[in-house]
Amino acid sequence: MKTVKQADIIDVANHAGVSPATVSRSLNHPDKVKPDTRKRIQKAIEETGYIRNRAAQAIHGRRSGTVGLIVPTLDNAIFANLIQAFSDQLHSSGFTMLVATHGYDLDREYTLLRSLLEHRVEGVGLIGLDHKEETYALIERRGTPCVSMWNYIDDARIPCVGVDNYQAGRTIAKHVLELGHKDIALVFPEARGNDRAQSRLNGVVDVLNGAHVEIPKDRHIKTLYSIKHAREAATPLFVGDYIPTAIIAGNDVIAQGVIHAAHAMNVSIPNDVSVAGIGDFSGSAHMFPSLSTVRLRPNKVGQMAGIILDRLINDPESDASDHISISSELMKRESTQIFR
Amino acid sequence: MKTVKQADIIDVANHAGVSPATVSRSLNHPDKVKPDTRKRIQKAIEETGYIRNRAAQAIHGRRSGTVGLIVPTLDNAIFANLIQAFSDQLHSSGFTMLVATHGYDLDREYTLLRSLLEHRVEGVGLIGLDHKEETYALIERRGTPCVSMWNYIDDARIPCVGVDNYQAGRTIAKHVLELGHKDIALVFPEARGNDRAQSRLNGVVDVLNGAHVEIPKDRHIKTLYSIKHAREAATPLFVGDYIPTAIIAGNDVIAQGVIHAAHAMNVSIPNDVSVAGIGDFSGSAHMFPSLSTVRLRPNKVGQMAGIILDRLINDPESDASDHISISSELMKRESTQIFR
DNA sequence: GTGAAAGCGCTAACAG
DNA sequence: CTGTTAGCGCTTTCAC
Repeated sequence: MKTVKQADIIDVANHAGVSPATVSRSLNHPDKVKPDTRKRIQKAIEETGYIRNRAAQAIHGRRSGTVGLIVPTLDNAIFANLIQAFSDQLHSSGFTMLVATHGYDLDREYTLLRSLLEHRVEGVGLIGLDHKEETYALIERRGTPCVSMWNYIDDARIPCVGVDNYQAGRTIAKHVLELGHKDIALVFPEARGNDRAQSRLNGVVDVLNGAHVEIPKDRHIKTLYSIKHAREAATPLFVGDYIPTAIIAGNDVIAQGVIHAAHAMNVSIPNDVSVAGIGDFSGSAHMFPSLSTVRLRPNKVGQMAGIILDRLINDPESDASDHISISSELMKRESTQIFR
Repeated sequence: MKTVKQADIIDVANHAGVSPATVSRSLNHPDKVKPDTRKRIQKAIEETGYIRNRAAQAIHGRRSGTVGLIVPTLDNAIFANLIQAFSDQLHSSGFTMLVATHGYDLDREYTLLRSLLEHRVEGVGLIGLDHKEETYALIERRGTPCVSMWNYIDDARIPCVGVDNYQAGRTIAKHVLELGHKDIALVFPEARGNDRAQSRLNGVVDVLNGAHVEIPKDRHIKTLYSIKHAREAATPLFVGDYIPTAIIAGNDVIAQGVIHAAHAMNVSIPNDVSVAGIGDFSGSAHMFPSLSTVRLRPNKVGQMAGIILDRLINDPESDASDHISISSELMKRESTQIFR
């Protein structure tokens, strides 16, 4: 695999005329080595092109300096922001991040967790709270510091920092209701196996039902997570006379699809139909019309999760039962208006 | 860090009543162990909750099972697709991916490379070909398998698989020219320190100049990579009578900003002005109007890069001078039309 | 302040 | 087929 024999700590030691132990010390406890010696060692390191071997360090029960992150997919604006913030936060604490994706396959998630543990990650970040029993059991058995991101649930089994999706659902539903709409349609992703979508949907439905607004089956559209699918799925809503006055989408991408469908069918947003999303994705504020939605602040979630995981790792005594909810906020914009 | 003492290979061996070596064999060369013994060992592994220690394996010169990926940022739809495909491909070859982000800071990139090498990644994926001399030197000195993604250049110093951004620029410029436009404006990101943007711009300008179309300074707008900024930056183009008949944007996100700006200024796309992007991002086909652009196929790039890196790692003899250009393709859609 | 020596968890010969 | 032995590259006592 490597073409050249790589320098090891002994090469460096010989080069500097000291013992390997001194080189090791110079690297790990610089203050315990005479400045002069240290300088000589530093020079030898540069000349030999030596790079420390973390594996050899890790074997001494020392820290691996890695944390694992398991996400459904990278290819998704939802998580990009979150992951970036999580990564930044952990990097500033000196960790390198091992990332694995499972493509929404929870069996695979378990396998990946094992694989990450083989690499002796010092902590793990997960998305959501929907995991296999084996996954939870493995984490608990090993006592691996762990934090779940994105979804917030009161009685979550592991520390979680997330958005309160249920609350977000309630918020946007209330907003639509307050504008006077009663003929409301829902365009949501399949909720099974996706606790975020399920929570949002529950929030929306609870508020609507609480106001005695029922959603007929044919106005509860299911779609995939893509503008294209959402556009196609929503098109039937704009056919004929039985057109809703407002549409709540499960997220902003879907809302965008809905808006495109409306435009294509010559339905004006918001004059004919109000459209609301959830998420406030990048771009939602600058679409045309700009999208009324709920801001979820994924970067805050990622950052906070990073902080918590860092604390869990470095202070094992600390309370491992954080359940942090990052507040969300209604962003009232152009795509919704009062029902006349 | 860990609350409980974790089982090691010796615990498993005792538990199964065999020697550590047999456990190791059972894990690494299952065929060399009697099925019966193997089963007993498997049981012992489950009962003790043993998880292999990759660090201890890696120390034997064995493979670490990791590859590193250094990207400017995760928080960007451009790379999400690419990374996902790269990750998938490598995963299918049994690698776990270490990801680090440098936020467009090339000094940091070098540091991250070192850190990844400390973890003894077996190969490295980089974005673009703009790197510090030290970065290149380190890779060469170590003989670390390496592949650069996204940008394609004939004489690149390391294997690269990418989009030919120059060609993409040429393609879209030709398209606009063929539609009969001469009053053309450009809205591009700052090209310095961003070789992708620079290549695209060069391609566009070369074609335009070749057809004796000059772009006045005030029609070459610079913007940041965001719908919001692009919208604001492009707005002046639609003020007054001196309005271009076509606008070429450095990428689809910027094009989207331009279209929003036009809508807001009551300029019709494509009737008043044609707008073209580069990239064919998810959503571009389903916007309204759908966006004429050049499809870059980042997933192909990521996949191919994964294949090449895998080959470089597993077959050191193989030629390490691939320079693969993933073909791009003009996507003619609604946002551009013939100049009348 | 520095070196010698033991050993971390595991694997690869080498015997048996 | 399985156990014994000798390290891998490094860190950490324990002496000097």
